[in-house]
Amino acid sequence: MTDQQAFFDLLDIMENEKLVEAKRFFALMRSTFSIANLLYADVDILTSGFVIHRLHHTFNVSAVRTYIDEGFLQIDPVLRLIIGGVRPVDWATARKLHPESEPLFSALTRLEAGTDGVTLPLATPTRRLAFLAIHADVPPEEWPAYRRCHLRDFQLLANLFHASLLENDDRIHLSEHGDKTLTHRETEVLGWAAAGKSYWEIGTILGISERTVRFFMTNARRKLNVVSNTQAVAQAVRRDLIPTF
Amino acid sequence: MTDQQAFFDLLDIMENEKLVEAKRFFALMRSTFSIANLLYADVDILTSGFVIHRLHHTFNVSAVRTYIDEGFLQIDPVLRLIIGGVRPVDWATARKLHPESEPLFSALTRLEAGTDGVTLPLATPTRRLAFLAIHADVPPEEWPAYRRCHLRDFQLLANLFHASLLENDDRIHLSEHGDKTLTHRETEVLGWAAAGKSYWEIGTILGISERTVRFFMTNARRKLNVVSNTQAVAQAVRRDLIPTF
DNA sequence: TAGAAACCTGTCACTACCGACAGTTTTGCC
DNA sequence: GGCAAAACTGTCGGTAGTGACAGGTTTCTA
Repeated sequence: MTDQQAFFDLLDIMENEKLVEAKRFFALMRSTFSIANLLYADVDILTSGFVIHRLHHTFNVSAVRTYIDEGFLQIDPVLRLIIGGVRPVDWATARKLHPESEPLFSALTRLEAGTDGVTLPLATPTRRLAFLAIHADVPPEEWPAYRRCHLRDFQLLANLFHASLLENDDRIHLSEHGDKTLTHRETEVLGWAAAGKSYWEIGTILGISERTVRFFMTNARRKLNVVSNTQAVAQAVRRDLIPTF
Repeated sequence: MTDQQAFFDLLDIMENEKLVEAKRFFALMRSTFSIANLLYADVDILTSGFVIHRLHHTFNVSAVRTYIDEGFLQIDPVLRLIIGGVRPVDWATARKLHPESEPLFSALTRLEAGTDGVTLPLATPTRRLAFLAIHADVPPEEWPAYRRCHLRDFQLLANLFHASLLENDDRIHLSEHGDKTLTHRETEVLGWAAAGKSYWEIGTILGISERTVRFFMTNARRKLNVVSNTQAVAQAVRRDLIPTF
């Protein structure tokens, strides 16, 4: 079993350092645990496909390319379990549950990308999907016991790494709407519109005239580059611009 | 330090049993760790307020009532950090960061609800907010070390408990919209409205009359129990009922 | 084959929204 | 004090959304 002290050293780094680069985190993980490869992804899942926000991994580049080109993204049973679930998914379990995904696993074997591992779903404040896939570097017969022993370590460290990346994501968040940041009142008015209030009602609630509500809403529409309040609210909800309190 | 074996016994239960009731989980946690109280919540945060999906706790009922009645929900710095973050939040850290929340902490002391603890954000497939608050039952001076040692256990077990509840939530999920599932056309029309299209435009896009678009939209509003298209779209986006463009 | 559910359409009266006109007042910062 | 940004207000005319009236057609399943 892995040295306990090494875990706690890593925990201290993850808890106290402001930003832990993916490469460094991966290196630390590999030196602490018996891990062959790691893959971290933070994506938006749309009907039209995926939008990748962040992707870091230690796999062979051509292996990942093959994975995507062959369309394994669509049939990967691990991903399917991660979407709509929050439980760590053991690859072997997913393989058993979805026999139709055998082509994927035989390809993984062929690519030497391994078939023993676990993928951890990660919380996102917005509606994205994030996970850390951990590819084991222990003999297959030892993997279940190793996983049982270190799943808690993986889960906590994965969360902290994920948190570190999210917290250092401000620039992206800002550049997303440029200098078109919504003012407090604009945000407030949007929030009430999302709650089904009319201009007149919002004005009464905020103690301002109906006209002023329209003014803020017009500004918000212009900043969000949309044509209707409905579209504005849709955008605001999607981008998490609407206050929750 | 707590017995390692006890953790692994609990881990086996959480990993293998289909449904672990909150009361049982709380009892197991308290017998395994030095925990005074636990609180698990799964809520939707809307502008109009909270919608609580699940709330389980071991605190004194009157203490929780006081917490809510006094409006601490609004100023709780722990909650503020949990929303928009994914990192475990130590109560003492939150207290230091937000000095204006002292009334809350002095009230907690008064209510004997404790000020040492940690709150773990939990992943949700939809865009809800879920967390497990753990109130320590160790002397204040020992808490930091105890927390450091067992945070990984807490994080993993919390995730598994959360997963167990979510997985057994299908019937609730169905009854939530009841027979109010949106039809294909209703969803489609909502999607175009969210994209800023007018009734006339949507009708043209879908090859149906403007009146029919209104019909679908009216049905959608009724099913979602909202009063405007704007509110309907806000709800639909929040509940992931319509695809993102 | 009956019934339910989804899909589809028309008209009327009313209210809400939206863009464009043209401002004033307050707040915060250099 | 000067300047910019935010907050705030009024009016007009056109378009869009909303509820209530009252239907018909298609598709699927018991």
